[in-house]
Amino acid sequence: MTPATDPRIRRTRAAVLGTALGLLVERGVAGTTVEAVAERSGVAKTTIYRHWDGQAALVLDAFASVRRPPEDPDTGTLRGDLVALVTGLADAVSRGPAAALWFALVDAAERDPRLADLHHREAEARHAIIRRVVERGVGRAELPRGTDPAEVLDLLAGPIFYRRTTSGAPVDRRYAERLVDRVLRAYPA
Amino acid sequence: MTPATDPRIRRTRAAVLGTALGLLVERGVAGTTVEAVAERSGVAKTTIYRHWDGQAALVLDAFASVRRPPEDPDTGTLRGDLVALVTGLADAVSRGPAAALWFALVDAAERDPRLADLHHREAEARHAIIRRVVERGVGRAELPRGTDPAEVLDLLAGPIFYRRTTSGAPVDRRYAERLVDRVLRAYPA
DNA sequence: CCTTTCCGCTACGCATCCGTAGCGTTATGC
DNA sequence: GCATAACGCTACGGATGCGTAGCGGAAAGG
Repeated sequence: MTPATDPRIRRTRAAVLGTALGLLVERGVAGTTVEAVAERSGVAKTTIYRHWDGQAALVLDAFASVRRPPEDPDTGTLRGDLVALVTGLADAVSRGPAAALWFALVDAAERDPRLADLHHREAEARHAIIRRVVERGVGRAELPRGTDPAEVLDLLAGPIFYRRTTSGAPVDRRYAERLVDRVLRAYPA
Repeated sequence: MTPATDPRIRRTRAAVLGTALGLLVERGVAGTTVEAVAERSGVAKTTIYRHWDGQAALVLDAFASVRRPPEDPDTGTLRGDLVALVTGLADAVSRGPAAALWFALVDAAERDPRLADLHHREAEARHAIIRRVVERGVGRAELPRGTDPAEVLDLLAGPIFYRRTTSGAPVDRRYAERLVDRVLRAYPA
């Protein structure tokens, strides 16, 4: 979508996407109807249809609007990097609405190829960071040669999401640190 | 719900719940409407309303009908037990429709307390098994004293689900074994 | 057998959402 | 200033799903 210079367009898009995100969290994908977005955002339904083809395109755009790949912390040590990344993820997943959005996206992606594509691209961004971090760790001999970054990612991100959905146990920074230390022990340098 | 002796009732319930599960996989929670279930199952809509209060109750019942807690493998070794459990989970998640159902349930549970309750009870069943397996492992000195079973569960189940949703990489038995061995290394006996 | 219970069918009224048309109004950008 | 582009509003027709009513037929089960 073109960046748009006209402030009216920018206002409209921001209001609509923001409202859509709120509705996605509150009511899920199916509950995020064009009508509901129009009513809550104050933007007329006809205007929404001037910008998006329909509900599916709007929801896709709303999901896409929150893509914010984490930065490479580069703290100097592998443990520092991983703790930074995992606590960031834990914060996002436990505090903000990010978790509900993530689950909604994962579920919807099972049935919509475009959402699946979006989800994979987002995951790939996380993967790229982890790959760099792991490779630096290998370079500093903090990890054995041949360590699979994808496996490390699974071992760190997986438990965060699983714990958040399942046990209802807190996913806080303490847990994040414990998790990193536990996983690192599985890779004797 | 009472077990029901009348074969007509049993037939109806089975047909409806089976169809509902199929629709949950194909179209998600929102797409599993009473009308769609009626049409596909051949059971009249009015009959469905004679058995369930509405869409929410039907979906809840459909989810509940697949609860099948894994058995305690009790192979004699910790590794054997964990490999059995994790390969079972990997199979279910990668082959069957279980994964789509699980994601749909997780997402819907974010907004429906009754589904959240169901989800937690199901998770608790898995947790109970892991707890026993871990405790036996501690008893045989295969795990350090004080090992947290919940953490082990997170480390094993989390990556399975995460990998299935994210990278699209295969979640097969080989991965399951690798995962178990990796995690076990994090707990020096 | 014969009563009870369950089921299928048709036909509703109601609500929600879709996506579009047309027209006036207002904010932008030149 | 002025033409243009964007927006709000009302009003549709169509589709889908909800949940209910009432009836007749058929299958249980005693």
